[in-house]
Amino acid sequence: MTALGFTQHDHAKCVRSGLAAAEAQCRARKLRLTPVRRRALEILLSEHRALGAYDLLARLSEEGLGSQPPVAYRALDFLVKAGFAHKVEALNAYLACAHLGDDHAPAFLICRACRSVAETATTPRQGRLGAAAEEAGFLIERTVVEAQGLCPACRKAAA
Amino acid sequence: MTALGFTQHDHAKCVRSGLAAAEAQCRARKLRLTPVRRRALEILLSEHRALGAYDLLARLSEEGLGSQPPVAYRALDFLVKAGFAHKVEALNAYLACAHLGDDHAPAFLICRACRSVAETATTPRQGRLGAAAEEAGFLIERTVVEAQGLCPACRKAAA
DNA sequence: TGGCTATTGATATGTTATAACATACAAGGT
DNA sequence: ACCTTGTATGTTATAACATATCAATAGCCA
Ligand SMILES: [Zn+2]
Ligand SMILES: [Zn+2]
Ligand SMILES: [Zn+2]
Ligand SMILES: [Zn+2]
Repeated sequence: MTALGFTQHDHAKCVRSGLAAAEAQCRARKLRLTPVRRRALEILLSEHRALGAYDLLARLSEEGLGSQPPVAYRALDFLVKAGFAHKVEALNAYLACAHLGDDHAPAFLICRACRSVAETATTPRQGRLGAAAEEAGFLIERTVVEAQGLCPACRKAAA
Repeated sequence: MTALGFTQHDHAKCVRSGLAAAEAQCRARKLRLTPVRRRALEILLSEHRALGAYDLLARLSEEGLGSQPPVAYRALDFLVKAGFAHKVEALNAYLACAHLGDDHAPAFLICRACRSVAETATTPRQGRLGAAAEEAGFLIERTVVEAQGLCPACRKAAA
């Protein structure tokens, strides 16, 4: 499970396989991938960046798929709950999951220059955080792990 | 550097020593701990919870220390930049630093029941996140590490 | 078919954060 | 004392992010 997003790759395939995986999951788990939800996921999959809810809404609305905030937030809520997308807390923005199907605790590498985001994974119950929680008697239910900095390309450009 | 916040302790001392440490830092680094900034820090120190900017603003405003959003945001911006407070991204809220003076990468344990927050520390460049960044060629400048779940007291109460 | 539930449509509102511009005030040089 | 420069505040307005509510509709199953 290595971090994509910064490297060159067949991006059309990201979109296709992401959608296909989501469809399969929905069939298996009896979830309804309605037109708005499906298109929202496709839009998120179409870039390795986090989109704000209102960015997403603008695109949906261009296509006549709704024009009010709840439309975007409901779609995002569904996608996040289903595990098809994640919220990037440090940006208040949303990103298609890059490891759709795998059960995982996501972590993000966020470039402050080009705003691209790569998803990787953590093992929150291990490591220092897990140890601190253990010591404190704290029960971890969810973790937010996000690194901000410079992606390889922007790092090179800065030098 | 163990996580406080969930355990019983002499809290008046947290406030006193926090303020004293901030004052010392300001002298040493030629920063200006103005009345609004000082009082904002004192308010944050007075609880081991994260306060929203508007919560803080409400308290400041009760005391005639300003009534418009920028007042709170400027004070918070100063405190965060100086390292006297942290933003908890998952809550969009702010918390006094519990390890004032030490250079550290903060991490938080956030109780979803009582909303208390304990600060601990991470070593972001080590561990899985650091390894993923290394592999991707990503330069980490700042990390957000936050765990949500149940503190010991609320865990016991739930059982 | 009828009743149930999930989803959508629509309006309004709540919450968090910043832009923009004007003013006050402290520090340092002349 | 006077000016200059930079930092901090005051003030208004607005951008950006998120949810509450309620009515209408579509899919599902007994
Ligand atoms: Zn994922
Ligand atoms: Zn970049
Ligand atoms: Zn701290
Ligand atoms: Zn608790």
